[in-house]
Amino acid sequence: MTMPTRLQQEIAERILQMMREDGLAAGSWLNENGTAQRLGVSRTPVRAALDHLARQGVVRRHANKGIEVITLPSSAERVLPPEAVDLAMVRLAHERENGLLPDEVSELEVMRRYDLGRPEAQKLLARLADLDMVERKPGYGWRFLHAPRDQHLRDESYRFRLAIEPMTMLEPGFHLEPGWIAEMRARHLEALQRPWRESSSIAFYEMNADFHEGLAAATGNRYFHSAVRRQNQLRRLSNYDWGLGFERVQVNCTEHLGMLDHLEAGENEVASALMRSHLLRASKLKLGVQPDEPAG
Amino acid sequence: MTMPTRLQQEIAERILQMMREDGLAAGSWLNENGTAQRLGVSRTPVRAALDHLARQGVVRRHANKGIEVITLPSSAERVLPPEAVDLAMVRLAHERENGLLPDEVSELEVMRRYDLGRPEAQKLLARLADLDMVERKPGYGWRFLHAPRDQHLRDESYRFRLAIEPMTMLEPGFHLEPGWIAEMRARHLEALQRPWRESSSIAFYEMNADFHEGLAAATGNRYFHSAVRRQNQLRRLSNYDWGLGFERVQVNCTEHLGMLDHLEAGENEVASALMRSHLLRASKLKLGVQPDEPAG
DNA sequence: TATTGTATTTCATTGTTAACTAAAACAATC
DNA sequence: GATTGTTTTAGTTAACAATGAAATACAATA
Repeated sequence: MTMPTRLQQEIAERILQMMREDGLAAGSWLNENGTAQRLGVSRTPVRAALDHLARQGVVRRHANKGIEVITLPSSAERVLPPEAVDLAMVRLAHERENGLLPDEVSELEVMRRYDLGRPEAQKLLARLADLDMVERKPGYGWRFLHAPRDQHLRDESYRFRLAIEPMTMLEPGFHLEPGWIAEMRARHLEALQRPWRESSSIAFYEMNADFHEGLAAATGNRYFHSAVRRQNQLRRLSNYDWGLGFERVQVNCTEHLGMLDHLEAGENEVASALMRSHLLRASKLKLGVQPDEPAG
Repeated sequence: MTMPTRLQQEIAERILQMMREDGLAAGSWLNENGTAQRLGVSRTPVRAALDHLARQGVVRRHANKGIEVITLPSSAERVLPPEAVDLAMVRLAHERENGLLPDEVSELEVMRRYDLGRPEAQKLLARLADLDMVERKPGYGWRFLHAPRDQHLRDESYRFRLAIEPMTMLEPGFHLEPGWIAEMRARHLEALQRPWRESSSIAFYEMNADFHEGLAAATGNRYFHSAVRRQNQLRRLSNYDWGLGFERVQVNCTEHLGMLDHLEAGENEVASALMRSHLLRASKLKLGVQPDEPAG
């Protein structure tokens, strides 16, 4: 009667998404085998997901005949509950920023503090290590690799991005889907029009991250892509809950839109130069009361 | 009576190294507290390491007085036995290259095939995932992200390095230790003089890797450093056991030595240009019978 | 007082088991 | 024959206990 596993939830979401993409109206039919194959997974979790959707009245099961679509729920954008590890990671980063964590922590301390099981705590620490935030001490424990609000670190990050990101759009295989450009433009325009609230900062950050990551993905070069993704993850940890003024949002969006225009026109060199100055400008912003800012 | 743990072995090594650096002659004295503090570790593993060294006759313990150095063993370069995970990782990569592994594997299969415990297999897979070699499948199992001998992948790697590595020496804080330059030069000269054998290829690869990683480390920018280190790890997996001709070694060493000269003279722009052409040339080398080559 | 010796505590790892999920094979039904 | 229903097998995860190592505190001794 429950919907326990993450995979099953994900698959339920993807089934809905699939129905929308295929334009399946009420009365259409699905089958377990096909969807399982299409989602690259076995029938078992698909069955569970369909059972769940049936319970919600989205579909109806017909014995030995198939699955009938009853209603197509509007894209409610039901967000999957974030995993405990993700939450703990953000909390940890936040506490660290605010000086609430010592320079060295043990696995057990992480378990206690964030109420995690051992495997989860290990996952968390491994991910932090991957982001170069912590390292294993020789004996027991982990050490943070930089001071809580490290201006220097921020500079390093920008220097690195400055080396990489302007190069993405000059890569041989660089190709942006027109649909991606359109969607990005729409999101940026909406961000410009929407009245600014502090609460928008997460959405704003994610839009930024998607922009930069999307460009990296468009190279078709996995190393560019994963380097940029890594930077995004890193910044996500420290920038999530910090506010910024509307002016910054405005400048940021305008610059992004400019890049999109030039990329659409095939003027990649221009876009590359814009990216360079975009990052340079963002890197030079002085830190105010806010310890950092997510622009870029 | 045994020397069980890795940490203790490492510490024994580092104590010897420390004694050499400090120029401790026979008859000098050590103390547990100091060395423990200096190595950033508690007294416990230091005691065990010293016990071991005492058993070997390197030092002698004097009750409540300290540790006397008896002989200073010449830098025998005792190599620590590589961890099971490392070995398995190389073996796995090798088998994969030779088409002996399917496109998808389960954790359990890795455990069986390489005779690993579960935690070790998990470590291995996590590391491969970190290198973008595999990814988790939606349900169970892992999927390799590229074909065994992927020319395209190699190109991507070079493109990425081409974006990063020539930038390292132009970074603001770039600083090479003179000692590092000297040591690197010596290693390269020796590689040029030593008669080439196939068995030298591992040492040659490691020299290359150290060269590139050392330059990245000299930026003081951890993102440059870890990006280059990641590339090295990746290439180590596929390039370890492949032979190459002496000509390539020669060209490679010569180019490296050229960069060292210019860096020593403070002509970083020249060195940067050399690095660019160095990577470009290496990337253009056609693959012969050997599936790849470690030059660069 | 500086040092090692010893004991205690905290911590991490490993191995084991149990619970449960996904995959795969097979059976049943329309 | 296509599809779901059911069973079996394989795989993964989480929880737990046991072992042993590292950190810490304390005692003993020169």
